[in-house]
Amino acid sequence: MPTDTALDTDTLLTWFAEHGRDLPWRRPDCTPWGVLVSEIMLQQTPVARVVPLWEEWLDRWPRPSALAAASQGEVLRAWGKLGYPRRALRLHAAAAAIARDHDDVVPADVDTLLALPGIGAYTARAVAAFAYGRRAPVVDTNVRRVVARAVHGAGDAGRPSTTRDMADVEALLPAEESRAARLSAALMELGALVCTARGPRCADCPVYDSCAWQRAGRPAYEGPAKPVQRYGGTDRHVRGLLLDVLRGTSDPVPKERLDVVWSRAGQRDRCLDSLLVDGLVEQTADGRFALPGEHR
DNA sequence: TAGGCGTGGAC
DNA sequence: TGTCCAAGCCT
Repeated sequence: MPTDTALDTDTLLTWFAEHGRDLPWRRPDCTPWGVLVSEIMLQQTPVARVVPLWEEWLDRWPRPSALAAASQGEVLRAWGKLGYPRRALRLHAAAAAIARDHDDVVPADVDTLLALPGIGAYTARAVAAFAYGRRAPVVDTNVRRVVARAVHGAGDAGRPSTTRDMADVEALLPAEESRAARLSAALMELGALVCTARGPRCADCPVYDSCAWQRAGRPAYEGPAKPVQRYGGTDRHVRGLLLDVLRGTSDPVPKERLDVVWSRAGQRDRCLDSLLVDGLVEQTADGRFALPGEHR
C-alpha cells in the first residue's frame, strides 16, 4: 500500500475554475501579445500594480509592431514607476524582433521565445502555456513554494535549480495539452492566493488532503537563509532617483539637475554611468542628459 | 551561480 | 521603523 498520496491535480483544476481571479490577460479575447506584456510586467511585481499599466499599454500598443515604432524614451516614460525599467527596454527590443522576424506574431515555441531579450525559462513557458495552451512546466516562485510544500513536505523552496524544478513540475502535468496549461496556471494561483509565503491559508486549501507538508506536520523551513535585499542607499535606489528626474521632463536636463537627487558625488556619478551603459539614459551633443531615443 | 537590478504595500 | 515580499532575467 502506498506510503504517500499524489497531489490531487483534478481537485486543483476544479478549484482554479471556481476561484481563479478574473485578470485581464486571462480573458478569452486577450492576445498572445497581451499575455507576453503581462508576463514581463509581472516579473517581481505585484498584480495590483500591473493591471492599470497593462490596460494602458495594450490600448496604446495593441501589437508588437506598434510598440516597436515607439521611441525608447516613450516606452520608459510609459513604464512609469513599475520598477526594473530594463524590462521595458527588453520588451521593446523583443517587440521589434517579433515584428521583424515573426510577422508580428508572438512565437508559440519555447526555444524561439527564449531567444528573445528579457524572456527566460519562466516567461517562455508561461507564454507557451497561457497564450497558446501548450504543455510546458511553468516554474515561478509560487510554483516552487507549492511543490516544496505539497509534494516534498518542506516548509519552503530551497535554492532554485531550473532543471530540478522543471522536472518536479513536469511530473505533475497531465498529458493533455490544454489541461496541462491550466494546471500550470492553477499551481501559480494556489501559491498566490492560498499557499502564500507568509500565513498560508491551509484551511481554505483545495489540496489539503493530498499535501505532503500537512502529512509531515507542517515543519518549518530548514534550508539556507535567503539573502536580504537592501534598497535604501544602494545604487538601485540612486538609479531610481536619477531616472525619476528624466521621466518627469520632456527636455534634456543639465547634470546639475541630476546632482541634487543624491549627496554622495562618487556614487551618483557611478550610477549615472551605469545608466548610460545600460542604455536607460543618453547624453545629448551639448552634454545634457535624457531618456534614450528622443533627442538624437 | 551569486549578486545586481526598482518600487511600494503589508505587517 | 524595518523587514519581507511580489508571475525573473542577465552576467
